Amino acid sequence: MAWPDQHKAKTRERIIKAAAAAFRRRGIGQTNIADIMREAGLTHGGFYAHFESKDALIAEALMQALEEVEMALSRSSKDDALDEDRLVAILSAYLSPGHVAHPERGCPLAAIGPELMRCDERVKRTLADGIRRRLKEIYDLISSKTPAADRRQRAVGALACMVGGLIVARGMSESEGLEFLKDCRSFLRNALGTSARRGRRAVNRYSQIPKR
Amino acid sequence: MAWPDQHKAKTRERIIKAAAAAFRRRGIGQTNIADIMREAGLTHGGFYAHFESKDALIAEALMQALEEVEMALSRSSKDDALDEDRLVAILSAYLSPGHVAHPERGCPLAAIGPELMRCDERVKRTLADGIRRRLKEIYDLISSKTPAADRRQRAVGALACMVGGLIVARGMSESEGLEFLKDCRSFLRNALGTSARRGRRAVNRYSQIPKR
DNA sequence: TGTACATCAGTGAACGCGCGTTCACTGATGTAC
DNA sequence: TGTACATCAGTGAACGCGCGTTCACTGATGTAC
Repeated sequence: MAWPDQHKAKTRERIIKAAAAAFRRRGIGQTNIADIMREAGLTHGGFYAHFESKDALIAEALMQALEEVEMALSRSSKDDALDEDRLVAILSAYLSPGHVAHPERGCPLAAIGPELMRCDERVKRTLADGIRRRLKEIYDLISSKTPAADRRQRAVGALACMVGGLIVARGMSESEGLEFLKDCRSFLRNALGTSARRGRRAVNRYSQIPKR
Repeated sequence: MAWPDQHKAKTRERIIKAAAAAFRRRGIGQTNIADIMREAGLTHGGFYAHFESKDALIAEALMQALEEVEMALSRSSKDDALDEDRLVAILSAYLSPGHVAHPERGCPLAAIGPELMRCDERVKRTLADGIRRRLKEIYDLISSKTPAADRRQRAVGALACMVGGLIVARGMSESEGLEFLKDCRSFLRNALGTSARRGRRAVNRYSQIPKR
């Protein structure tokens, strides 16, 4: 083998990461192969040595984006011991100004969800799997003393509110969006029955999601 | 004038309606002028006698879509006398299986929201205006006895939950999506403090949103 | 009432650009000797 | 240790299709007389 071990695999990874950011920033349809390759430090011709097609890349990029967000969210809650605090930390990081301002490193469902749903089966399956994982993570952070049906409803409501809150906030002017976001966090903390004190503490962790 | 009165205006309206449906069904980027014109019963060449560009059409189509949804939602709640019942009727119609299955006649924010946010200023302003109107409508249906800050938070939470709930449900398999939707409605009714009885009544009005 | 005419909504061919995809080639690297 | 070689990741020109946009033309309609 004439090239350093793992060289090609690393390049491939770089392309996927560039695509994951580009798709979320500009949308899938508006992002072309040449852009992605340039952002990965390559020229467009080399693309097909790594991927079968643009569609194949979309599925990989989605997986990458989902992982990035999962990691960022768990990082933002890692310092809390209590499940309730971890949940508040997660929803505060998700519904943060930094997340509104940086779709390119944020939740793919909020940044390109509708577009993903019109992609091929593989992409849709990846998306559905990602949603299921996220729902379970939230569910697990809700007190197991809560009756199962209620617990499930809260997890569902929290996820819906997070995704919708982020999208709506992005659809408004900046100042209105930030206010919307704040009210959305308050609403959710209230609806989930978490204490205001804990909520206020976690709210100050905005910067967690956009961290590179 | 050699043509029937209002003839051109009616044709223009037909193009806008076709576009509003096509954009929501297939996405803006995936919908081309020829498709829209064919669906309006015309040939593609005539497009520029009505609109300056595709971008100009997007803003008009968005306005149309927003109006359609506003009308459908107010239709679904028109038989209720109490504000609380009207609110539940609206959220039940929005979070209905029919709405999940028919993005082409549903909420543009859920169907093409992220794409709209990457359009020009005119589109973004139209979107922001639409959101503001919807938020006010919900706000007005929440009891004026509720403290203003709380009332506002509930309206914000309801809107976020509606938009996010619909999007997430569309991102899952059909059966999972319907279950998610149901839990989302329950969560919201609960969080808004509406009675279960009223909720259950309104839930049976699924078919209101997709009605033509 | 009938005919010629002016108007203009709509037609369809053509243009040109952007982008996904292909492919012959380059040149950097590890290996054999 | 040094040199020739084989490998293959990456390059960049080219292809072809789709789509937004333009434009000369058509033909349906209301009006003038």
